[in-house]
Amino acid sequence: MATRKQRTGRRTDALSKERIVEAAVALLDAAGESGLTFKALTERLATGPGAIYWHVANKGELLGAATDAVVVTVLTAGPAEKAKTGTPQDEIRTVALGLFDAIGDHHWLATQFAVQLSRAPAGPVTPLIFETLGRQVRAMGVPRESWFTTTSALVHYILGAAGQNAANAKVAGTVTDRDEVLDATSQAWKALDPGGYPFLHAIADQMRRHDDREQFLAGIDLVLAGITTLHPPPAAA
Amino acid sequence: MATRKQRTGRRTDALSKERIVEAAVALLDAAGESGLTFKALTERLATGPGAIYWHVANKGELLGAATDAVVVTVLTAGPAEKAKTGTPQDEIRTVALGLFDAIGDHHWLATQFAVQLSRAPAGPVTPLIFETLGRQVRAMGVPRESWFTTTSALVHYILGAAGQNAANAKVAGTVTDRDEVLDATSQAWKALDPGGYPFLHAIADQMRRHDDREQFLAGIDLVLAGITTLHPPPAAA
DNA sequence: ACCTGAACACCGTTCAAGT
DNA sequence: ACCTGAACACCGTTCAAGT
Repeated sequence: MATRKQRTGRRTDALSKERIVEAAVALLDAAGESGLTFKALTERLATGPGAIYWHVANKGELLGAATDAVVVTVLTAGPAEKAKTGTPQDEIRTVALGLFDAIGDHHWLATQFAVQLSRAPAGPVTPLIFETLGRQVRAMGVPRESWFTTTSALVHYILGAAGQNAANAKVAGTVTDRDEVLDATSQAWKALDPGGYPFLHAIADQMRRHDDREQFLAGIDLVLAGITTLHPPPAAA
Repeated sequence: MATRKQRTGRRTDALSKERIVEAAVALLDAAGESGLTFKALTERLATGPGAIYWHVANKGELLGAATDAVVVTVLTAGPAEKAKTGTPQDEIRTVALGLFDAIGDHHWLATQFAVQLSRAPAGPVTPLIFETLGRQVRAMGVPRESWFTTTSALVHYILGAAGQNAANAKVAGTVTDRDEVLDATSQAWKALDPGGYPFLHAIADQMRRHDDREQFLAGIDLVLAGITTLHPPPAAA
């Protein structure tokens, strides 16, 4: 009964690259980059390593595919599709926050971005990010010859800031942890030689009280202000 | 003859954390993060793994110490000490370029920054970078309550951009390679669906011709312009 | 075409034993 | 106090063999 498996398409429990990538993302989310092993993967998928290697060339490709899957979801189904009504600045903020939160949910992305952005000719991630943010840069009235440079600066800030924030978040697992880490760092800065580190002494309290998302957005606004200053929109008299 | 080894200090060939870190940096520079193994390390230092573990807790600490060593050298003996005559903007550019070039010389730094910046209470790297750049932010006339946020944005851009550039450079070993990679990427962008990726089509040529350092500095200037716009110096009437 | 699972080379880390 | 080197658990990857 029900033996015509081929016609109806693949069986639900059949192995496929998608199912492997899905399991990889789950493992990465649960235990970080060191949590993704072929042993954990074969246990979760109830197979042997050979089966996985039939669908995937090696671990690097698997990490790349996991990164692609997460980022593509964030950028296509996510914020970019919503805020179609706002100013270019609003859309940039939304997309940036989407990537920020994605790295917050998947800490392993922080390290992966540095690796993935360099894949030449590259997966879908770099093109998607550049296209999405670049359109808004264009909409801001930046002249054509500065499109690439300006968009690059924006992308670098977003991925740099989001990545470093995620690294911080990884250390602090819970909210309480975060408070403790900030407190410890603040104390450490205050404990440094005041003659050698006057600036750190001056900002130790600001740093302890800061909110990650707020500060990330403040940085976005700073970059946006720079863009507008260097390339004033023609409409503004 | 010459048997009073203790008085004259440690023997030249004695193992020490510094010598281990030095060897680690050499291995990382030569073959990247995967080139640093305890086997390679013991061969280079002519010892066994146990000897290394006497001086270093684990591989993570070793990577951290290697990062600290390189960055501290760049920031203390390097550019920060030279350009003492220029404007704050000039000094920021010099320090930023110093970090940019350091990551260019030691590609493995790109991944390490994401990891190291999160070490709490952290090694000397984060304090040094924040102190060095923060002083210039202060000198630019940024009001006190914005010191931490502004400096953070600057640090995030510098490390983000430098890291992503280094990742690109890793793929392209030689200058010729770089041309080929840029060419391939440019072609790949042009091969995308023009309806879905109009912006990438428009910048494909700019991206092929761009110079890494030039573009990095253009991004710095963009951030500096943002700082000046949001926080105009009191002197400027 | 797709999967199994034993086998291989290599890795970080430990530790009893030496000096 | 510092170093040796065998041993351990684990890792990514391969491949002859199955279906």
